[in-house]
Amino acid sequence: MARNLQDHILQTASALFYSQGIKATGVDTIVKAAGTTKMSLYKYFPSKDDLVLAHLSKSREAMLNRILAGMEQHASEPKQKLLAVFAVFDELSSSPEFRGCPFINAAAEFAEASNPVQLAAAEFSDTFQQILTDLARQAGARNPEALSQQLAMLISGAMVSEQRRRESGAMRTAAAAAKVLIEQSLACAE
Amino acid sequence: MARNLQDHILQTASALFYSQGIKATGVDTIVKAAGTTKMSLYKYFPSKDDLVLAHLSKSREAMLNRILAGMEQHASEPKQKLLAVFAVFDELSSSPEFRGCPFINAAAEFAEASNPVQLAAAEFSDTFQQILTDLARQAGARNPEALSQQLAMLISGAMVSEQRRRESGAMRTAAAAAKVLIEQSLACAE
DNA sequence: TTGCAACTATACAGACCGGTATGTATTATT
DNA sequence: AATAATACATACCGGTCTGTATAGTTGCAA
Repeated sequence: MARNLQDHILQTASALFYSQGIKATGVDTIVKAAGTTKMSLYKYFPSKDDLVLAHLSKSREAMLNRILAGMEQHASEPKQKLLAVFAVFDELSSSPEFRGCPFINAAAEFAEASNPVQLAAAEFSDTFQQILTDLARQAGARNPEALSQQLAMLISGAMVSEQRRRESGAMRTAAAAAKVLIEQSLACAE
Repeated sequence: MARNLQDHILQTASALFYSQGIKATGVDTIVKAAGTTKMSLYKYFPSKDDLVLAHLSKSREAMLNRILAGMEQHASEPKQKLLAVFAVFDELSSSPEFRGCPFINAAAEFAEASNPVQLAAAEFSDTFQQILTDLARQAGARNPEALSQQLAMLISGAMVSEQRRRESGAMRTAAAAAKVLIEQSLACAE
C-alpha cells in the first residue's frame, strides 16, 4: 500500500477530499481514517492547506499519467490520440467512485481568485490544454488552439454532466461531438 | 432596490454566495452586508440552508428568464434560437461579476448526493436541457437529445473554462463548435 | 542496555459558526 | 392613546474547526 506514513496520510486524505469535498473533510476525520494522529499529520503537512495542495498535486500527476498512458496505449496517430483521450475520460467517469473533476470541484470550493487552489486548477487546465493543442497541431488541424479548447470544454462539460446524472453516457456523446469537430477541422485544412 | 426586507436579505446573500462561495459566507457577513440583524434574517429564513435554497431558486428563475428573453429577442427560428443561447451566455460570462455557473459551483460545495443543493442543481440542469431539446427537435435535428446534450456540455465547459481564465473567449469558441454540430445534425436529417 | 527517533494518546487553546434569548426602538393602525 | 407589527441591538450557547502542548510508547541501532 503506502510506503511510508506520509504517503499513507496523503492517500487517505486525497480519497476523502475527492469523495466528500475538501471543506467538508476535517482533519480529525482524515486522522481517524488513516489510523494515525494529528501530531503525525502535522509533522508532514504543516497545515491543512499544505495537505490540500499536495492532494491536488498528486491528482494532477495521476490524471496526466493516466491520460498519457491511455493515449500511447490506444493509438499511435495524433487524430486517434485525441479520440483516445475521450476513451480515458469515459472509463474514468464510469467508475463508481467518480465524483467529477477534482480541479473543477476544488476551485468551486475555494472561490477567492487569489487562493492557491485556483492556481493549481489553472495549472492542470493549462497543461492538459497544451497536450491537446500539440496533438491537434500534429494532426494538422486548421486552428489547433480553437479545436483543443473545444475538446477540453466538451470533456469538462461531460464530467459535470456525468456528475449531475450518473450513467448518462455524457462522455460518449461528447466523444461523438469531438469526432465531428475534429473531422471538420481536418477537412478544411487539407 | 428591494421592495421589502426579505427580498433585500435574499439579494444580498445571493450576491455573496455567488461571488465568495456559499460555505465561505457566514450568516454574520450577510447580516452585516444587508445592514440588518440575525433576528430579522432568521425570521424570514429559518436556517441558512433555507436561504441557500432560496438563493438557488432565485438564480434558477433569473437564469431561465434571461435565456428565454435572449432567445425571443435575438431570433425567431429554432436553429437561430439555439445559437442565441450562446450569445446570452457569452454576455453573461463577459460580465466582470461572472464567477462561473452558480449551480455547478454550489453542487461542488455540497458534495453529498443526498443534499438538497444537488437536487436544485439537477433541476436547473434538466429544465435547461429540456429547452434545448425542444428547440433541437423543432429545428429538425436528427437526434435532438444528443445534440442538446452536446450543446449543454459546451456551455458548461465554456463557463468552467472562462471561470478559470477570464477573457479567454471560451464561449465564442464554444458557439463556433455548436454551429458545426447543429449544421451537421440538420444536414443529415434532411 | 542504552539512546534516539518515530509514532501514539489525549487534552486543550482559540477562533469561528449557526442559531437563540432577551429586550428596545420605530412605525402604523385602530 | 393603546396596540401590534416590524426591525434593531447585544449577548450568549453549544458545537466544530484548525492547530498545539505534553506525555507516553514502540522499535531499532550502536
